[in-house]
Amino acid sequence: MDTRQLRAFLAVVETGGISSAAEQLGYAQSSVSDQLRTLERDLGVPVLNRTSVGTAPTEAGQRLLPYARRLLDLDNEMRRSVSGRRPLLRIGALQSLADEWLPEVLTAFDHGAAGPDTADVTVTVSSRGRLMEDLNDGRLDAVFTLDSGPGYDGPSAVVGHDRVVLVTAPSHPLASIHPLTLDDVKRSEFLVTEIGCIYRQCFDEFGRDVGPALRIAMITGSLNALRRLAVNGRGAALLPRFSVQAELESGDLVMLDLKEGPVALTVEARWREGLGPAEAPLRALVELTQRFSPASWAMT
Amino acid sequence: MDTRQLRAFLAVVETGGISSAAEQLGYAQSSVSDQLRTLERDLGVPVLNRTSVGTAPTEAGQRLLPYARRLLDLDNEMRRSVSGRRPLLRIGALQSLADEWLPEVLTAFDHGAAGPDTADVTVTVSSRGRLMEDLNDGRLDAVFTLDSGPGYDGPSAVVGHDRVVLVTAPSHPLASIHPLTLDDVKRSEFLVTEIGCIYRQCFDEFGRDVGPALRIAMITGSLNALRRLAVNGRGAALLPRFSVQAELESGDLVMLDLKEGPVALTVEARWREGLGPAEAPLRALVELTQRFSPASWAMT
DNA sequence: GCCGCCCTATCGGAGAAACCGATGGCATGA
DNA sequence: TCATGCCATCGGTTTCTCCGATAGGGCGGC
Repeated sequence: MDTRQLRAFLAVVETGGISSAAEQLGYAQSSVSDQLRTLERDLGVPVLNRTSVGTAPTEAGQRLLPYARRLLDLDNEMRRSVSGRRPLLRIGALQSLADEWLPEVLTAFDHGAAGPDTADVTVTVSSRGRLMEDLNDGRLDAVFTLDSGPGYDGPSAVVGHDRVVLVTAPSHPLASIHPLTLDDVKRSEFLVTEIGCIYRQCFDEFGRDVGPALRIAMITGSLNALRRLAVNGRGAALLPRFSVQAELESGDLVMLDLKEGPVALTVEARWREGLGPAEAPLRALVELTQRFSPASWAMT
Repeated sequence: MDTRQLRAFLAVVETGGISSAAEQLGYAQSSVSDQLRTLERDLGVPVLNRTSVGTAPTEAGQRLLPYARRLLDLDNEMRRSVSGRRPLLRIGALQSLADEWLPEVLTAFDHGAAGPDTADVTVTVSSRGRLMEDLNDGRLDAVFTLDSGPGYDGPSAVVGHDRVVLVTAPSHPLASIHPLTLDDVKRSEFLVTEIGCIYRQCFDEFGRDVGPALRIAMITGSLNALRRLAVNGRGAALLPRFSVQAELESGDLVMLDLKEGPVALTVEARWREGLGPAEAPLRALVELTQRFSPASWAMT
């Protein structure tokens, strides 16, 4: 049994075909076909249903899938351990967390704040759905998400709390209204993120509460761009407080004086079982994240 | 990476040499030497210290060792799962437990008393020390031992209690003395197991309590032989009650009326973490063993 | 119905790798 | 000093791997 065959099998399942798998792996199509034949001969069972339109795993192939992933994972881990390198911790996070909060935590982690339990860390930025998928399939060891809801029965820990706040530039008309009412808000224009983003969902909920008429001034996929637009007075934005902490302190943005609207957020770490040598570093990292929850994270 | 190379490495470590490993694996010595060279080239690190008297793993090789075992285990498990067979549960037990108690439990287990969580079971009979070694090295998934003491931090469960009792044939002179005193016992002859057996340890402790002069009539490695000798009136024997339950009920043996001597025994199940698909069957089996503790197991 | 398209299997050959037996070097112990 | 046991290396044979080219087979468009 050779890991090449398992890699070939995984590539076929992921890309949906032998030709595409061969391209991804840098082999000729006939070679991957050979490898799969060898694998099936070795296992004694067909693992792929070939059709003229593509290839999908058989029932046996679906049973093979998690084992193939675990074996390749274990192979990587073995190489790391044998050559004396630190274990690898593959974490994933939402864009906002990866941009605004993880850097400091990871810097501290790298500088030994976690004690002897250190590791090489990779960060993958993705949507909540893909993060959970990657975690379940073993492509990630741990993820940091917001309000991830149910549907996960692995180990997890609450890392901190935050809330969504309504901010504008201090020069914005809304900023000088005290107290602010929902009617005032309706007359303003908003900066929002793309559909699918968790803060867009917050905005949509907020809109449902306020009324159907919220006006959108601009849509952008980048939280950072959105924040800078807000600083420049282009509209109001509904953002997690931790991502605008610096601007609130420097006065570039102000929180609007509105009672309604703030949505609570829970930052949660979720990880796989059976991490092996990466488990201790992960636990240290999670503790570090809990220590790094800024004071503002406490619900006020 | 090929499993052959890992197998070769393991064989070398276990047999202490490349030549002996080659013999065990059915290869020529030069082939195993080649395989190891390939493995080390692949890993980028020497994993074996070769000397003219033998071969031992380097530091990197010691790190490799558990990974090699886990990978080969996972490979086997994968083949089972893919080909649709039931998971394999490799259990170990002391001779007495394997002879007198496990058969009924395993029969019930095989007949579906464990519900859907079934498995193919192998039973390895060995000494307590070797059982623990095999469990730690991943050669066994679970072991059943008596009073195994400390030194194990994995999951475990108490399966039952028993005690060591002093038995003879009903025709034996000691059987008709009521109440029996230690002085009477000293004048008799004993049937004992070999040194290293846990019941021999019980006997030696009993001897220390009674005095230095206990006479040994016969030493045998087989608990079964020893029991039959006792039935035939060849002496007294110190045996776990569960192993002579049938003879006590049929009247072929009697418990001596002695207050001193009985030693409490705890039957404990210990198993590995991360059993994978064999975990559910094992838990079912452990529950079954607890149900199968006969009434006599309760300390009386 | 027919043709092109995309997918996969198969074939023959070149190169690489696995395996073997034989040989030689090296340390150990007699 | 020699015999012994262990391992590495070498040359040759067999096997495997990979490739390009070719062929079969379903699917959609014409």
